[in-house]
Parts: sequence; structure tokens; C-alpha cells
Amino acid sequence: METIVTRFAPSPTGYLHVGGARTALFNWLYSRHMNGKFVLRIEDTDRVRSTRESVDAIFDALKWLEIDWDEGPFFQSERQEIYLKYVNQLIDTGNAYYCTCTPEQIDLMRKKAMETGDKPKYDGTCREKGLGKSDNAVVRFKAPVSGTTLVEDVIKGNIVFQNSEQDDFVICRSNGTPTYNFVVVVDDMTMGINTIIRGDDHVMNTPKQILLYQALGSKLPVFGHVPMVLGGDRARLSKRHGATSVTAYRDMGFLPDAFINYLVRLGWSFGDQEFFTRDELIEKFTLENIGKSAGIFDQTKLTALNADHIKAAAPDTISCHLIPFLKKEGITTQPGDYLNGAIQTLVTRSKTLQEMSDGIGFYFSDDIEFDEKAAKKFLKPGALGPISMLEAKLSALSEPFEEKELEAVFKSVMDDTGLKLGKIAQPVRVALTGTSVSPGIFEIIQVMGKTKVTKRLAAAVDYINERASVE
RNA sequence: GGUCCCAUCGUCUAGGGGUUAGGACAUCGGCCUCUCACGCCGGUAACGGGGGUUCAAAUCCCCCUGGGAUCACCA
Repeated sequence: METIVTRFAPSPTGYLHVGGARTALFNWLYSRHMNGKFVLRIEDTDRVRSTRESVDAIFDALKWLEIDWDEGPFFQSERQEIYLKYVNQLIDTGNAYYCTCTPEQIDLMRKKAMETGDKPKYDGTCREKGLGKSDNAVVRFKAPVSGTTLVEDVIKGNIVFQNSEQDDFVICRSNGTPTYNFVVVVDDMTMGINTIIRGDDHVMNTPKQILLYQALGSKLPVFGHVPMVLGGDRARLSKRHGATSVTAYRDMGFLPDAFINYLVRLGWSFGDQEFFTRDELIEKFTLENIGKSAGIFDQTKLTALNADHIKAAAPDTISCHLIPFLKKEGITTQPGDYLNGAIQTLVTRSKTLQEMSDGIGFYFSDDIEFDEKAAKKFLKPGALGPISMLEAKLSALSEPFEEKELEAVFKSVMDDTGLKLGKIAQPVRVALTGTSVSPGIFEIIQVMGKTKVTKRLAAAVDYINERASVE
């Protein structure tokens, strides 16, 4: 069987957006699933709008998504000679011709056509003139005027286009640079791309490209057009819908595996399964299961899926993605047991890495600041007894703490004071974390260790005394 | 406007002639509980409308409606 070769061909006129990431993902997954090849091509023929920063931003986003490629990146801007060679081939074979009609004339043509209710298209003035190359001439493709062109779309099914709808579109500008529909075909053809999965917005280009493949005498690739990703108002996802940049999701604290899981699942399904690891995606992804209708990007569901991936991920994986967030908070820590332990206590209460980072600070600060409300409510003279008892009992315990031992210690404090666990745990929680919301008290103590815990309990005792004397 | 595509809970979707139309997110109850979560149990909630075909239509066909895409010497 022929090796499947897919590609992702973004134009570097901005960051990688969500929709682009999804087509990249579909192509990448399919090539991986089929044991094929995936090539990256940068479509930077628009010199004015293409920037180096955009290229870097795209690489950056692909790197985060962990999408790698087997060939490329190729830059169209470096392939001009190749395109020109094929332009000449089409002229030589009579499939293209020079046209000297000016843009003004073309405009006039369109206007006239609009008035009479006809299609605004090139009227073929130069089609049979047999003009030679000249300074202001463009090259037009000599499209068939009758018959039909069939697009056999693996996702949408067969789509028939009337050739009479098509006009002699420009394949090479008067300045000598080839146009999009032409370079895409030449690239895909010469790069051996045999499976083209791309956004819905390219459907109308496909018959043009098929005609070009035929004129060039090349075999057709398989086409598949995936539906668009829409915003909450059902319009195509754009800046006004909030974050559309892939890296924005990285910065909000989503795990790449969760993000790709969500993106793939938006428009593709595998029975009732919602959660997929990257390997499962590669194993199960097929073109047949891609849906036909557009989907609305739902950050709430992405967040829920992210929470699931956080629960399923290895602490080391989380830690490596979490460290940049900690850095932002001024927490510098090394990967290792302490960090992993802290992470594990927060895994079930963090939907994003940002949330985790927000809740993990107390493990690393030397002096904790008490949340005012929490301190006022729980660090009262009545808590003095249990806190100091606990401090004493924990000091006597040897490390590492076992959960059972800790339970026993608390139980004995409960017995001695006659207080319920809740009455003891809350003051202790505030003493250890500064707030009234945190992971379970036993797990915190286990992770923090004796030195830190007893120090904080002592500090809380001082705080209470100090406060009492002020009042 | 022309051309093209699409249409199952609010959202993502399963289901493709006979189903109590299933799951997930969200939402609403309840349980669990040292706070917050997690988890568990349960509820509300969908086949856009109209015609056919058929014993039988969410499912096949047509029309309508609605949404989207595209109509460059941009990609």
C-alpha cells in the first residue's frame, strides 16, 4: 500500500489559531495512525503579511502541542523557480495563456456582469490571442468552459461543480509571482502529498486545483474538508470570541494532551469515549469518524477535560508544565519528590495548571500570610489549646509521617479537648496554609514535613497570643 | 445575490428504517466529608418545519427554513 503523506501548510500571518491547530492535528494524527509521513510547509508567498515572528509563533505552538513533522519546514518563498517552471509548462501545453487586460478592464467586466445579473468573471478576451510574455501580462489558466468537475471528498462525500461556474483565474501575477491555488498544487504534487485534510473554507478552491492537477498531468490526492470551528455565536471563530491563539491556552494552564483531546473530539468521535491519551488518539483516529457539521468551541468542556487529564497525568508530567507557572509567581523550585507530593494533593482540586499554581504557594513560602477573614474566624484563643497540643505531639513523631499516625494524633487531641475534627482541622489549616480552603489536612502535613509544620503551628500560636494582647 | 456545505438535549456527540433516542460537558437535587474539591447516586433537557417512500422514518427522497463557507493579480 502507498505510504500516506499528509501536510500542514499554514501561512505565517499571525499566531497559530485553534482551527489551524485542529487541521494540523488531524493531518498529524492520520499520518501517525497510518504510519505515514507528515510534512510542514510555510505558505509565505504573501511577502507583505508574512512575518518571521509568525513563523516562530507557529513553531512554538506546534512544539507545545507536541506535533512533530518528518519533512520540512519548506518555505514557498524559496521555491519560486519551481513554480515558474510549471507555469511555463502550462503555457507550453496550451493550458495557460498570457493576458494583458488591465485591472481596470477587469473591474469594468465585473461591474457589467453584476448589472446584467451574470457571474462576475473574466470574459476570456485574451484567451485565444496567443499573446507572448510582456511586462504587465498575467498568466491565466485556460479552464474548461463546460462539463463538470467532481470533488470526491472523504469527509463530505461527492461534490459536483459546473465548469461553467469557473473562470480563467490568474496563476501568475504581472510581477512574476505565482498565486495561491497554483503553488499549492505544485507543492503538493512535487512533495508527494497524497492526502489533503484541510478546513472547509477550501472547498471552493478544490475544483480549481483539480483542474490544475489534470492540466499538469498529475494524479489527484485524496481530499477531505473538515468543518469549521465556530464561536459561541455560531460565527467562525475569530478574535472577538476571546482567545483563539493556541499558546493562549498553554498560558491559561491547559495540558497539551487535554487540548488535543478536546480539539480532536470536536468534530471527531469514537463511540461514547470522551477521554483519550495521545497514544489512543493515534491508535483510533480515522477519517471516517470525522463529522460533517461545524462545532462550537466550548472552553467549559475543554476545562473539564483538562481536569480529567490532570488527574490522569504522572506527577512528573504535570510538574514540568507547572514550573513556568510557579516561576511567574516567584516560586523557584526543582522538580522532585517535594514538588510531586504537593502536586498530588492538588490534582483533584485543580482544573487548570493556573489554579494549581494559585493553590500551591503555601508549600513553598517561608512565612505564610494569613488570609484576614480566615484568621479572624479560626485563629482565636480557643484554638490555642489544640494547636499547641498538636505541635507537641507531632514533634514527638518520627518522620516520614504515616497517615494512620497522623489520624491517631488528631484523634488523641480530639479526645483530650472534646472537640470535633472540624473544630481542630480548620484552625490548623489556616495555620499551615494561611487560608480556609486547601487540600486535606493530613496530606498537607505529610507533604510539608515535621519542621515546616511545627514551625507554622508555633507561628500561629504566637499570632493568636499577639492578637489577644492587642485587644 | 450566485455557487457549495451543514442541521439529534444549551454545547460536543452516539445512533443511519422498528431504541424507554445513549454518553459527555454544563445545570439542578442528594450522598460522602476536616474546608474546598474528587467521587458516587438521581433529575431537567434534543431528532428545525412541511411533504413524500414504507406496515413502520430521527434514520431514505424532495421542498422550506435556519446556520456556515466562498466568490481577488490574499492565502
